[in-house]
Amino acid sequence: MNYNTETEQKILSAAAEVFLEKGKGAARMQEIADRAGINKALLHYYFRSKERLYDEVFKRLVSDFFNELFDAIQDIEDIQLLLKAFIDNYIDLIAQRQRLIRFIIWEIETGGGKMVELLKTIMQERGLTTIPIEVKIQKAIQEGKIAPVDSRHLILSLIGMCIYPFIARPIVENIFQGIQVTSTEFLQQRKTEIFNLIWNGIKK
Amino acid sequence: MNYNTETEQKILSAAAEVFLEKGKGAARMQEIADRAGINKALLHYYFRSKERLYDEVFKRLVSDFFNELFDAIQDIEDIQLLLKAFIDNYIDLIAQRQRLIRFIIWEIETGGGKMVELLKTIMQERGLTTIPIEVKIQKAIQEGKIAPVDSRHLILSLIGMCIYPFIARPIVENIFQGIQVTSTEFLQQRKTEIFNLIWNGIKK
DNA sequence: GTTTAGTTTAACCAATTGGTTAAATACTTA
DNA sequence: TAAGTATTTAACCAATTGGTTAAACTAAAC
Repeated sequence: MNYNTETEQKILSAAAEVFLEKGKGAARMQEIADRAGINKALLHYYFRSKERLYDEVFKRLVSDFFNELFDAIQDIEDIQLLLKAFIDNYIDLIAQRQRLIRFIIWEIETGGGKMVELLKTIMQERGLTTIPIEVKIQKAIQEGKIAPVDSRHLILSLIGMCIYPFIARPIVENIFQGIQVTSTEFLQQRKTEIFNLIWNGIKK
Repeated sequence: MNYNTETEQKILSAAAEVFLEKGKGAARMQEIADRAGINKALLHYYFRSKERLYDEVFKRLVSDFFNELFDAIQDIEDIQLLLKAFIDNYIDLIAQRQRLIRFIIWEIETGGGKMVELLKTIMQERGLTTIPIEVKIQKAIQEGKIAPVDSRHLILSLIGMCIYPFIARPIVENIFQGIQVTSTEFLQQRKTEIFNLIWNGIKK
């Protein structure tokens, strides 16, 4: 039997495009079919419903992001290098996937259930029962390498600082004339400023 | 003539409720009418279209937020007090308006044009040609009161740290077992941790 | 070559939804 | 009270859209 994986792939890329651009609600099955160059009924033939097609796309896009991030920093033990690598990689990964952030926020806004489930799956697949960066921060504190901050708050601060310019991009670029959030120049500045602020804030 | 402002008010509150809960796209005119206890045709009679009703609601909700924030910090000159007040008020205002953040993000995701326009209007109404906190940070740097960081990046960091737990709330509460983003305890911790990190990071 | 199973298509359907309309109902004013 | 204006309603409409279906097509298996 000839299980046609080619059509399935065409559907998945077209769906990823459309879902990323429009979000689940505003995405149209007809548009996905058109971009994939196939009949709309095939979407249902391969994926049954819009919801399931969306789930599949969501899983692939988000897993890819987190796996890249985990891969990039998992072996770093030194706290200063770890924080630097986290910031650099987080910003680069987001910069390459601007629409993914919106996409994830859309999903979170519906309650976040799918996102939470997916994160648990990803962690399971990697054999993790704790959050590595949290543990490493706590270890650095115990060893007296950094000031005794709350590790969870530090992580929230890190991510918030990295992600905010992308979330608020149109506002940022308009209020702060001259800033182009995606420019190499801004990205480099952002990485440096975040790291300096954090490191000065927690070093002993 | 009796311009019926009562119906108009009922519509505006019902619309604010529904738009905040569902977002513009998923909000239904019928539901707004039902919650206002009026006939659906009245929505169009008073506001012409869904788009215009949305615009009006958006303007009121967002203006209210920013005016509260500006009012709370505009007279503070001392940089340390200003940063503290910014963090405290920003977090409190968001905590009281959880859905507003989603709402604003939804709007930004469509390009951010309305948001940018509104911010300009608000600044005009307050007679501002510059961003007060940016100017005050720059002044503090010139006077040698804090380290020479980039004022814009510092503002981005501030907002990002304040806002992120609310944006990612379902994930945060699930990954970090025990955290309740809206609890007084967490809010207080968050304010302290952000301020300490920032202040240690920029103080001389 | 015929059967069988998987694949693809055009046409169709039912539900939803923003918006309209004509008629009915209040108010105001002269 | 009568006329004129503003307000409110029920019924309706056209467009959109996720999903279905029956029939046609393709290709391997026997």
